[in-house]
Amino acid sequence: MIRKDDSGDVDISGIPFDPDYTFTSGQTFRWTRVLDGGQLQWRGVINGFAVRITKNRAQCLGTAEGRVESDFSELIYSYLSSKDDLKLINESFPREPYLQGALREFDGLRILKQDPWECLLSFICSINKNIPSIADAIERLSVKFGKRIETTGEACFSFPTPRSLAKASKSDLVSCKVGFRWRYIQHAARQVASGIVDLQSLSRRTYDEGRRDLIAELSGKTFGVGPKVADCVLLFSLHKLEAFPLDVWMLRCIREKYPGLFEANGDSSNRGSLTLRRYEAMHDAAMSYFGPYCGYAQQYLYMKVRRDSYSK
DNA sequence: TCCCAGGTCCTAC
DNA sequence: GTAGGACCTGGG
Repeated sequence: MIRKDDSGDVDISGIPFDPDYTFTSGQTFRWTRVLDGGQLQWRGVINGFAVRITKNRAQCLGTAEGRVESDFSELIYSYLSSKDDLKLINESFPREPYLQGALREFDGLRILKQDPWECLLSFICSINKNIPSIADAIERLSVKFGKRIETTGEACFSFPTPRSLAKASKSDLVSCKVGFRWRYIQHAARQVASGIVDLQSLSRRTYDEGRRDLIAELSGKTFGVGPKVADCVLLFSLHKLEAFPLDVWMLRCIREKYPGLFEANGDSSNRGSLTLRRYEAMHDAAMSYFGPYCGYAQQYLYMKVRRDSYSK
């Protein structure tokens, strides 16, 4: 049930949702925490809508060209994956202390349904970068190539379209601090803008088909989408909850907390990345252990291992 | 100065 | 098939 009043305010109190955990969990990079009149808010841009979110409400501040405000409430409910039953998902996981602790500690963390193009570009930018640097690069790309959204507060920008980035030069892209990733960005933008890659169609396929196609369709002479980036796109935008992105933090987590999953796949090295073969084997082991919602388990564990590391 | 970051690609074997 | 190194850049 969606409730919306005349001011563009949408009541989201019916969704178990913690914006602090959700927006700092490394699945999205465009949300900023703002203190306004003593009230804590998150501000971001969703599919061309400038949005302000508190724990119980979402408000539309403005829209980019071509958007209709009446779409807003549907958009919010979809973006927050309101149909995901967190209780049911949590009950499907193994009853072991580390994961159960993470589920309790980060209660209200949801996996979002982001725009697939934005998600793909964001995770191409994430390659060998830390989260503040990723957010900085994405903001620069949006300011330079996105559309300005007029709001009552400070101006913000929509995420750049594939077409706008397909036309961008190396120097324009590099000026946004994306470094060597400029080639990957340009290539992905051209593939999507030309229609060679249809990201939406991937959502109709199974997880395995989607991942294979995503990697295969984007690969050319130069690409930049390996198994980890593909898993992030499938999980954080196409909502394939069987995805289990394995990054340096998750490898660290599995080595320390789930050594059985690791040893089973014969990787005793301490390398940051995996070969495709090992990645697949590790993913299969994680899926059989955590089950069909392993993407949620991954996200809670990711938060947990990072927080534990920083608090040492 | 060195190491690391939500990895991937290329080369040599 | 796989290990090892390179890669922009900023922060600790």
